[in-house]
Amino acid sequence: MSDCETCVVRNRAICSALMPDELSALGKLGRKQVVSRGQTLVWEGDESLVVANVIQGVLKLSVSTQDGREQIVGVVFPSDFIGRPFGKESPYGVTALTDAEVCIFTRTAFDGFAKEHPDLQHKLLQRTLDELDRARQWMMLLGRKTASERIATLLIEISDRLGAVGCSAIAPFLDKFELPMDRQQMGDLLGLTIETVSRQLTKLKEAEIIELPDRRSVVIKDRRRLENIATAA
Amino acid sequence: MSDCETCVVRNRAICSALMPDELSALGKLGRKQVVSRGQTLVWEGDESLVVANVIQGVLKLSVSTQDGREQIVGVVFPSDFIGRPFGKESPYGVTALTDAEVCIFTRTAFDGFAKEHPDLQHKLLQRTLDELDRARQWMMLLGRKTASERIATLLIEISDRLGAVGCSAIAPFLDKFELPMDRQQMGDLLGLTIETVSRQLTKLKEAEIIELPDRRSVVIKDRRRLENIATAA
DNA sequence: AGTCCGCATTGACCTAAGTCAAGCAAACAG
DNA sequence: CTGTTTGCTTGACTTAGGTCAATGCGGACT
Repeated sequence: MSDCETCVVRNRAICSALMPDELSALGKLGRKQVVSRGQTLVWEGDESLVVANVIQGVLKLSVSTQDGREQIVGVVFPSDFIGRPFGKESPYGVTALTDAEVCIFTRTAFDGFAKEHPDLQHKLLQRTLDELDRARQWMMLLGRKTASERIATLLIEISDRLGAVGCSAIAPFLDKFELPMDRQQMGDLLGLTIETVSRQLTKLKEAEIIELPDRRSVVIKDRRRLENIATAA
Repeated sequence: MSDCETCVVRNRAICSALMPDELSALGKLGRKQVVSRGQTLVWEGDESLVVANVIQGVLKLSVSTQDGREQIVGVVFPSDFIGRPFGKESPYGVTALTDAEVCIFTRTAFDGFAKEHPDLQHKLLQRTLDELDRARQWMMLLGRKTASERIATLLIEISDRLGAVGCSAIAPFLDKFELPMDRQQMGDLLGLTIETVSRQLTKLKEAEIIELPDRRSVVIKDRRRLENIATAA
């Protein structure tokens, strides 16, 4: 890879643990790859051959049953890390929700490098712990929240994470944004059907809590009320 | 602490990453603590002050809504690690499901030690990655599986994890075991009510797939069929 | 032996969300 | 600009699982 120093996620991805010379060593192991919407980077159950940093775009991690039910178990944004380092097959597939760009490594090369760089492993551990916390919050949503609580939670979460990607000093709250997924994918993430997702969005719109200018856009008009619904108060 | 060398989880807990002299250094930072059934070790939302290894017994990690709905987001067995190292408040509570014994550290002391011992951090990272995979599998259960699939999955999972704790050479499949939780807790783990749990267990009993000698015991009579139900075939 | 008491089970009924089946509207191709 | 496709919404109906209310039962204490 060429230019880690100028990488847009340089200061937020795990690479931020590295000194300039280490960074360029890691850079030599990876390469940038474009992934277009709908393209699958890793298949569920495949041996874990690659890991990557997300530079641009949004990807989903998903699990399916034999009979075709799907659950999205994670959504990754720019600067997030993808993949299962240190052996093991990947228990979920990775697919681009939007056109994306990732910085990709073979797993073995990355593992070797990580073993030599405790600071990188430390960053990776922190990230994994954060991801685990987020997964557990989502378990609460899937196990115990109602459909409207789920939808509200999703909208808040997407708004927050898209906000964190941009400059948070300029836009502390992102009240207008594009959904990085369609209705089916929202359902797969929330454990709901497409129809229920649609009905709940309509309900929020009719309550004037949000606006839906087009199928991919959302405007949060009353964040307070949306948060109240989300936290199941 | 006194006798890490003779600890029953010595070879399975993260301590297995350490050399004898390192082990005794870590041992000096921790102490054994007995936790009786129902006792809470960490409250949801509290600052993360302690971390621990489970020596004996089973504990739950759980999250609640303001209005009292509860979701169990993790169950830990002997040799598992508890807590949120490296800052942050604990987003879930930790409560003993059975009488238990843990090897407890103040978070700051543990963090300091971990920073100096990359091998320990590596073990912790692997464990966290495994835990994340397990959480994601559980998200599929909560989002997409039916009540009977959930119950079957739980029985298989408990049987496997209790089996892994004992000597797996002697007992590769644990077909008779004590549930480390009551019906309410099974519900909180599966995103179901106590009544649904009870009805599904009765159904499995009537189908002669399991036996329920008493309220805490389960005998798996037809593992194959139970697994088929669990994997949503 | 009897009587609590805390779980667990069972039954009757209800409802949130799923299913099935039209419609509809923006995007797209000819 | 017109027909087609694709994704979304809406309505009518069904159902899995929740709710509410008894009832049952085993273990602890008198």
